[in-house]
Order: sequence, then C-alpha cells, then structure tokens
Amino acid sequence: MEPHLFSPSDNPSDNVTKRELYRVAARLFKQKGYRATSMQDIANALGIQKASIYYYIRTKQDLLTAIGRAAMEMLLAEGERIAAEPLPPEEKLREILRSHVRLICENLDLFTVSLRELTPVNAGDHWGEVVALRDRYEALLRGILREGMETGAFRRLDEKLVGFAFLGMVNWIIRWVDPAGERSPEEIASVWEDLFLGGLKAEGDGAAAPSSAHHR
Amino acid sequence: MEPHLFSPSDNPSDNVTKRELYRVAARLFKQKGYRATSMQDIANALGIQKASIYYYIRTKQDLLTAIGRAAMEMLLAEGERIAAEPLPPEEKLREILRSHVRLICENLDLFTVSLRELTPVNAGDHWGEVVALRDRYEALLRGILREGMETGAFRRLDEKLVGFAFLGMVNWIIRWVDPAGERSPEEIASVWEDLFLGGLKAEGDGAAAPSSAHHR
DNA sequence: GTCAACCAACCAAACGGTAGGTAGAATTAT
DNA sequence: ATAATTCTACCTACCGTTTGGTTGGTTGAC
Repeated sequence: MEPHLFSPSDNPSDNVTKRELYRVAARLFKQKGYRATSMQDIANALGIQKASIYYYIRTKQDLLTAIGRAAMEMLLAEGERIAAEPLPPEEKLREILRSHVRLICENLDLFTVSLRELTPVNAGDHWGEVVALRDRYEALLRGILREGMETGAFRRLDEKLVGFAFLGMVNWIIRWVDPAGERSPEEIASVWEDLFLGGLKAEGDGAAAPSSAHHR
Repeated sequence: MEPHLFSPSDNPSDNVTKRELYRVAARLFKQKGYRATSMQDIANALGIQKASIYYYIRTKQDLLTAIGRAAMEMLLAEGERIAAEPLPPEEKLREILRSHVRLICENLDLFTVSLRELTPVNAGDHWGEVVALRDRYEALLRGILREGMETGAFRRLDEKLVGFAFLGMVNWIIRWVDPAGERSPEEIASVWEDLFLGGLKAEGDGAAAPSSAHHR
C-alpha cells in the first residue's frame, strides 16, 4: 500500500509538495467545485507552474479520485475495526456514528469533495472503485442494523431505509458544520445517539432513556 | 408573481418551449452537473440552436437559479400551508416529512439540481435569494420542533441538530432513490415517521409507557 | 407589416494537457 | 578524487478544443 497522502508520513522519500498538492486541491475543489477549479488555480495556490503539477499526477481526474478514495478508506477502516469488536449491535452503531461524525468534522475538505464532487461524470473511469468502497461501507452498516433487529435490540424496520436515514443525517454535516463553530463532533454525535438510537430501539426493552453510559 | 415554470400552466401566453427548456436543463444538470453541461448540450436536447436559448433566458446562471428557486418554493409553499394548520406539533412534523419526501420523489431532477448544483459559485449573484428561501424553510421546521419541545410532545434536544438530522435524512433521498424503483414516497415516509418521530417523542407520553420512565 | 420565435456564424477567453528544456543534487564509473 | 551520468523537481511556451455569449439576421403567423 502506498503511504497515505493525507497524514504526515515518516517516509522521507514521499515528497512534501505532493501532500501539499492534495491538500490544496481538496480545499479548492471544496470551495469552487471540481469543474470550476482549474489546474492553474491549484498551481497558483501552490506557488508553482501548472505544468509542474503533472510531474506528480497524470490527470485532473486522478487528483479528484485519489482525494475521494482517501476519505472512503478512512471511513471503511474505522467501520471494519468497529464491526469486528465484540460489542452488542447498539454499541457498534453508537461507535460507528461517533467515528463517522468525527472523521467528517476532522477532514471536512476531504469529505466535502468526496460527497459533493465525486460523481460518475467527474470520476470517469475510476467511478467503479469509488462505488465499490461506498458499497462496502453501506453493507457494513446494514449488517449491524440487521444484527440488532435479529437480536431484538432494534425494532424491525426496513434496513435500507434506516441505513439511508443514518447516512443522510451524518453526511449532511458537510452542508452546515462550521469548522470554527462551537459544536464539537462529540456534541453532535451525542444528540444524534439519543435521537437515532432512541428511534431505533425496540420499545419496552428495559432501559428507558438512551442517554449514555450503561452496560458494555 | 410569474406563472410557475414547472407545472403545466393554463396561461396560453406562456410558451411551451420555455417550460421544455427548464425541464431539459434540469435533467441535464442532474445527469452531468451544471458546469459540465454546455448550452450546446441543452440546445441539442431541445433540437434548437444554442442562440435560440438566449431568447428565453439571459444567462446560464439564471437558468440554474430559476430551477433551484422553483424547488425551494414548492417546499416552502407546502411547509407554510402545514405550519398554519391547527394540528399538534407531532402531526405537523409528520405532514412536513410526508410532503418533503413526496416533493423530492416527484420532482427528482429539480431537487437534485437544487441540492447538488446550486452552490454559491454556481449561483453567483443570485445566491442571496436562494439562501433566504432555504433559511425560511429551516426556520419553519425548527419552529415546529421548538413547539413540540415546549408542549412536551418532543424530548428536549438541540433544535438545530435535530433539524439538520431531519433535512439530511430527507434530502439524502436524491442520492439513492430509484425513480422506477418499488419504494413509493409513502413507504419511505412511513418508515421514517416511525424512526424519526419515535426518537423524538417524549417517553411515557401514553404509548407503551415504560414504568421506569424518566427524563432529564 | 409587425413581432414572436428561431437561426448561422462568429468571438475572446479559458481550459486540460504536452513538448522540451534546465539547475542542481545524487549516484555511478573510472 | 574526479569525471560522467542520471534523477528530481521544477520551468517556459504552446496547442487544440470548448466555452458562454453576441451579432445580425430570417421566417411564418396574425
């Protein structure tokens, strides 16, 4: 596997400018949109010539999809870690919610680009890989929902629709969150735990208020 | 007020081609994105010359924002109608949920463009109006949530965060719904009523009251 | 003979990408 | 030790194409 492009790597051979390129591109793609951002814009922001960018990447599309893939892989790595833990489904869901919210808030440019700009047209040939990653995450989420419904922890509702509600609620963050705002990822996740897990929890299962801290 | 661009008008003076133009533009903007859709593409789809489009509109931006405004105004009209009805907050919320889901499903192109392509950069000078409409709808929704929390029908949770969860869940439809799919707007809304209103409902308000009911 | 509805031809600007080159550090050959 | 070579990290200059938008008409119905 390649060294990750968005976390500072210890590998000295992996260039600083390249990581800067991806960071700056993500910021501009978020601000202006993928199509409206020219390679010249990116070059200007980096203080280099446009042609120099092509020393690091092959095409503009590759730049976009690399950014998108990075976001998806973060999500998936956390998701798979949590799914593998020996926890009851409601705790897994809670953890997924927390990690998803936190990842978006802490990598806002990355996720905004990934969710808004990474469309079939913009991704071109790479769209297949993108969809594959997304599908793995959705399957993982639905697996937890199904588990909860089978063990009786959750009410029996349409898995897909509940999953989409979850993803919509969480991914919508990019539309309103203020990176300098007072709401921390923890606060956001905490309210939504009450709301979402509350709505999902089977009625009369003992614990009334799904606020926080109980058995694990 | 102008005759509405997306519902067949009885006004014979308002041209068919103009409505076709908006319909086709919305479809193409959804498929390829605003920037990637050229005026030539639209002209080709209409079977007329590119220059003829400029008989109906002034700029490409105007075309986009007119589409976006139409979507927002639908939402707002329904919202204001419901908010004015003499209903308890949970019924108002249920109605808003139903109408929002239905409007999106029945005007998928319109709402997809409005939610994905109508960005500050793309809308340019018109962005202000767009934001104003959006804010009115959000205020309306939060008003209902606040009302419910004050009357004790809903649990006391952060209004804004609950509102964003609602909007995220619902608006995310454009990302997964299949217009020819088997899930009707009614089915979707019905599951989400259970989920969302279930999570929001104050505990021990009659239905399936657990004995240990307490709240914070 | 007016006017709504359309058209062909054009334009300046901007676009992604390429060709071909260079300074200097690092590596290898002698 | 030094000369020859290769490699990294850029650069200037340019190309073909596409873009939103304009100009100056034409056509057919009333």
